Amino acid sequence: MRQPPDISISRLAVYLRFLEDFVKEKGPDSTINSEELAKSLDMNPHQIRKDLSYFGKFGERGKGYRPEELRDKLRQILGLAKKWNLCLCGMGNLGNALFAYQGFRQMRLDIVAIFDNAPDKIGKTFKGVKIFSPERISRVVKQLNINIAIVAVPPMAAQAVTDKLIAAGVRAILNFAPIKLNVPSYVKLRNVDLSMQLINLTYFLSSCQNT
Amino acid sequence: MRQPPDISISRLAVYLRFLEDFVKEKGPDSTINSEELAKSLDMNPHQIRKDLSYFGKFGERGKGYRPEELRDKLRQILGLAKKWNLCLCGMGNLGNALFAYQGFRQMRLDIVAIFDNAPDKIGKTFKGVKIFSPERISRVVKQLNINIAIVAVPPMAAQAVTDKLIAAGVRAILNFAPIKLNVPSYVKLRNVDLSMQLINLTYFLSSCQNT
DNA sequence: GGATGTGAATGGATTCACAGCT
DNA sequence: AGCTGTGAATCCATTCACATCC
Repeated sequence: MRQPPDISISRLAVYLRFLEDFVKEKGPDSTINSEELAKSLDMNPHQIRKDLSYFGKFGERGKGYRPEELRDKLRQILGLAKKWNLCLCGMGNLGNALFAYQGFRQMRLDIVAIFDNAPDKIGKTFKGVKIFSPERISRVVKQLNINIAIVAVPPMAAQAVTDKLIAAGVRAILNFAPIKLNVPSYVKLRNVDLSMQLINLTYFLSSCQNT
Repeated sequence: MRQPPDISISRLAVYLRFLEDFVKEKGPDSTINSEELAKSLDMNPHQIRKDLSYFGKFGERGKGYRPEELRDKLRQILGLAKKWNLCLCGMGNLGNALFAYQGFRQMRLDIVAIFDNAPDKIGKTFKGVKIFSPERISRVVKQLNINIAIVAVPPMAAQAVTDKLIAAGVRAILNFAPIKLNVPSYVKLRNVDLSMQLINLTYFLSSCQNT
């Protein structure tokens, strides 16, 4: 079979989140089929089944899926069966928001270190997590066994921080700075571009008014 | 010609941001060609030309593009020639970050009202922008001529807020709550799902280790 | 000569339709 | 009978290649 597309992985994460809630509400004994699931998530049942089929067989023909089982399988597939240690680079507004964001902790993605170069922040502790100078990235990443980094520093500083992270052994980066980061091919990079999303809306609104 | 795909619109926004900086640095008299542009943005020059071709002809054959002219055309296309009034719903951590985020203001996307139901926040003013109770959405949206809303409230509250926004006349919504919002077809909805992005990384890291 | 603009070709993802299992 | 799982068909985006124009 072919390698599952990146976008299917993202959708598996959506299915998982739904199932986490579903199991809590309905209990583990219920079943759910692709059609119900699709309706709840505003998707196409064919797509859900296809996405799952990249990874194996999880349902019973004629019945549907057992939500608890499917949830566990998805956790396994997505690498969420284990706990991950993250670091957050940049404790400005966006950094603060990301640190407080509940969605991560639910998935056992733990921010265990923060890096920021503001002298008044360095050395402080934020809800149990210490803020370090970026100079200490190499040591701290290794000591705390950090696998994933979130880059939320100003664009000018982003490449330098990224280089340090990679040198220290980080292999996956979620970047919020609106610039192109250069990373070697063995590092996985995802970019999140907030203003791009909004501009889609302004385009939509203005093209509406012209027609 | 066919209707340009959504994803091309997003890329136009990326080109525009690059050009905004480029014009400031290099001045308006320089030229830039699709290859240089592609190299700077880590893209394919064919794609850039194709994206632009959905909207017209912007370059000179044999020369390239005049950056200032292209920038202005892109602003026009993307609906950024005018100023937009936005409201922000939810002034928690994420809301705070989005409010402070510079990327919006650069594009003349102005947050002119904030809605939050915390009694200690209502009535306060935040850098010149007033915080209102969600009950006042209808009145305020109309009075301030708000076109676009950012939804950054907890998932439980998101649909109710969205309904109010739409009833008040909002036609475009950027949603950060990790749930499916129901909106009528004349409303444009974009969803931003932060934890989904991170889960792509955990998948990548665990599938690496297995091979 | 040199870079754009674009129809055609390729490649991938979504959707379909149905075989296969319970 | 009913729903999954999946090859095939369709649809859409990306890439290519070259005609076009300065």
